[in-house]
Amino acid sequence: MARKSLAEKAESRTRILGAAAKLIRTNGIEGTTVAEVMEEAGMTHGGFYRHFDSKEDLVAEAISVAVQDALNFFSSGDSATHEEATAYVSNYATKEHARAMASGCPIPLLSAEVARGSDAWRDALRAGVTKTTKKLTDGLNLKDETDALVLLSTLVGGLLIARGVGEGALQDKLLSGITERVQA
Amino acid sequence: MARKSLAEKAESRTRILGAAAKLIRTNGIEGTTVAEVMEEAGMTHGGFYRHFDSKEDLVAEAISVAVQDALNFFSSGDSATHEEATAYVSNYATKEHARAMASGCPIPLLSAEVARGSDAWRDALRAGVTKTTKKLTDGLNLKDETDALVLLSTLVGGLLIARGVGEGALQDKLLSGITERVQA
DNA sequence: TATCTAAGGTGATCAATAACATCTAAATGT
DNA sequence: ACATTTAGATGTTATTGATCACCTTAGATA
Repeated sequence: MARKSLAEKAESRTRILGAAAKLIRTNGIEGTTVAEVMEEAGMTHGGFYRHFDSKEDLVAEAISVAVQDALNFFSSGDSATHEEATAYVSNYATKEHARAMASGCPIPLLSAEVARGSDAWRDALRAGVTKTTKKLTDGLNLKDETDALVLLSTLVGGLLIARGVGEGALQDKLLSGITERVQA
Repeated sequence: MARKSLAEKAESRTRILGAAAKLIRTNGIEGTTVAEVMEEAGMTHGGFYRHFDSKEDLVAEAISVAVQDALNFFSSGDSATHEEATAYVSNYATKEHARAMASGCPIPLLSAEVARGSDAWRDALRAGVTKTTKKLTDGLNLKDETDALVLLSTLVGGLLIARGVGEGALQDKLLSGITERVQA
């Protein structure tokens, strides 16, 4: 229909990115269509290409949005408080997080598809991993970033497997085991 | 063409499953088409439905094949030797494994899609996780299966993130960190 | 053993859905 | 005011999982 003002266009773009960041985590990247994203953003799919050159470009930016969304758990800046970091760890391997795909950590949800995707996707994910590692190293007073990478690997792998095996006794044992034995 | 014997049909089915187990790990479940699987198996895609009711059924069995493939690293039976288990762990978080998608461990490759898939998919994956956990608990003399689940989570998460961030300094630090600090 | 039935595999096709291109009308800025 | 720009609607093409008629023959039956 009609043309929108510049401010409205920026809002549209933000809505598209928010919808994409939510949908790719819920249904996967390949499982998300441009039409779905646009409908979730309140538009028809034809207008999409006024905002992004391709689905691949959208996904690259949406990964960054999802990553930033996860990092908003921490106060802004490069470091993190001890409380934030311990809360991040103890909230990670939980049933609530396992169920919350739309707003969950993008690393376990997207890494496999990102590995097969474009360089831009991996760049966006790498930025998130690097920032999270810094937050954990700082907030938990770890001896180096490698310790933070190993810790993050345990959390990510635990959540991934928990979702993959589905709800039940094994998932319960896994999630409680991670939470209980990882907290340094 | 002509009708095949029962033995030939069984071979065809095995070829289809082998092709599917390879392709879903390489390109993901959604990224794999029935036609591709059949071509890889040396047939046309029309004949697929003489063997399986649907792609979903194929994938459920292909996950089991991939899982069994990974478990063939261990000697048959329920337990594992110490050598097998330590070799499994020290070979897991390596660049070679990170690159070998077609024959790699299905857990980091498929869990995210399986989590969104059918119960049968999760059943197949859960069986693999359970068996691997038993092998590790036994072979490494861990104090309980929870320890094995946490170890497996670290390996799986590390490999997943390594692939997601792509080759480079961060991947190197991550893979070497996992290998070096995980070996109990 | 002769016959009939049922089944494996092919290739064409279907309906649904994907990504992407084009078109139209309205808002912008000189 | 008016030419330009462009958001969003409409159309087009390609691909997907699945079904089809058909040809051939393996395997059960009498």
